Amino acid sequence: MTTEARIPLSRERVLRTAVALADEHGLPAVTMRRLAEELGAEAMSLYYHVAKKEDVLDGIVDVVAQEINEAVAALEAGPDWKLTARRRILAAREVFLRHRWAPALFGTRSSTSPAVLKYYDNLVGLMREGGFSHDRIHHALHALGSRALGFSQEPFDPGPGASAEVPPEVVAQLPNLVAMLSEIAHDDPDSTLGWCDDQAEFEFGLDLVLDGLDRLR
Amino acid sequence: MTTEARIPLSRERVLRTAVALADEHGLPAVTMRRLAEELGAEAMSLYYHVAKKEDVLDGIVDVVAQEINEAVAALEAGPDWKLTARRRILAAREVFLRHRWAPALFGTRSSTSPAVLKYYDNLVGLMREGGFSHDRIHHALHALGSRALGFSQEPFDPGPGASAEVPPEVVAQLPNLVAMLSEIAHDDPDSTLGWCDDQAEFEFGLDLVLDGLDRLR
DNA sequence: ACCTGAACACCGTTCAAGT
DNA sequence: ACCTGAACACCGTTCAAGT
Repeated sequence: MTTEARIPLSRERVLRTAVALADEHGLPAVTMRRLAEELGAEAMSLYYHVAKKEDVLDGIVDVVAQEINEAVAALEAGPDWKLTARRRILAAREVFLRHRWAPALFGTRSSTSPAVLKYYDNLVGLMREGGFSHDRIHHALHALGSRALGFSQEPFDPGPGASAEVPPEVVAQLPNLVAMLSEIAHDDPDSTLGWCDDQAEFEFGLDLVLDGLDRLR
Repeated sequence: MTTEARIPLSRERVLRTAVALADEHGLPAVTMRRLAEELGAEAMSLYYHVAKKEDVLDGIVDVVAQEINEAVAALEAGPDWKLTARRRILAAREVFLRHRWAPALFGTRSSTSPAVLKYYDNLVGLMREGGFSHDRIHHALHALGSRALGFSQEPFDPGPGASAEVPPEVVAQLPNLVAMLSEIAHDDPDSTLGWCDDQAEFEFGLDLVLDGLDRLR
């Protein structure tokens, strides 16, 4: 299947292939057997280079975080902490848009990837220069939550035509939501593509938090 | 194993048992076979009451959301939208503290639970009475993200004694983080229990967003 | 209507064995 | 040092068969 099966395995190559596999077929496609197949090897061979599947998952989180750090490193610093942080976070977000499966995975990892730590270390440094105390920075990181890394979890996000999937007897119980959505859909000419512009919504929430933090400085 | 194995199966009973199983042994313990065992039945019997495992997962999300709605319904309305929303969200949060596995699961469900919709419908109604336009409410829901439901995803959260788990050569690369954490640990007498008070941090972030929204009203 | 036994195609992981 | 075959214990799911 793979064009070049003669390249020897390595932890690096296993992780890169796992990321590519998740990008193309989703995280559930990343099984030890499928991953090995993609590498032109047997499943058992992977265990020479990684400890277990959890290790693979930790590893691909780190790969994505490294990608974020590279994107951030290419940025120039802005005039103030807020604008610089905003740029970094939006650059990080672009990486997540290339790896749609990653937010859910970041959510489940409790162990901390070195690259994620490095990202936060930089952010702490930036806010320190911006005049925040360590205590405020600590609060700020919690307040930002996953938004500091460029994604936000939205447990309620009706996709395109979502109202069609919800049974009528349920919809009948939701007068406020229906009123809101119909007004939004009416105002938004792009409503057929889904009822919200994710990028705009992300930036709105991000700016709300950044402005709030700046006010506390 | 189960004290009463003679109660007939039902979708209701399957879902309640699944929640109890996740509470006690974590989400990975919720397999069709284990779940059936807990119910004193065979795995195949479950398929008469639920379509497939995804259906079980959607179902237990709805069970938790119903629990939240009950907790919220027991609350009195406060004098203004912000205080009332705050109370509701903190009540919802208590439900998540009883079901630690739930936030990660809510994150992966794309289909929308009726009870979650009902929760949001109430929140929209509250904000409407509070004087927000539908457009602003829509933005507000995105800005709150998972915090509207009472939890927040924090991709970087060193647990108690986390620095011990990070290899020294990595720590050496993190001057800002180390400086911040050592200062926090020094200030906080409870640092041995972990370096942050989750509840206080959650409320800090929540108030930051609620205050920001209130300012836009 | 409700439950099950047998069977299938898949997992992650081990271990002794090959080169 | 690096890779693999055989094997184990576990998945979700089907389907025809039992009561």
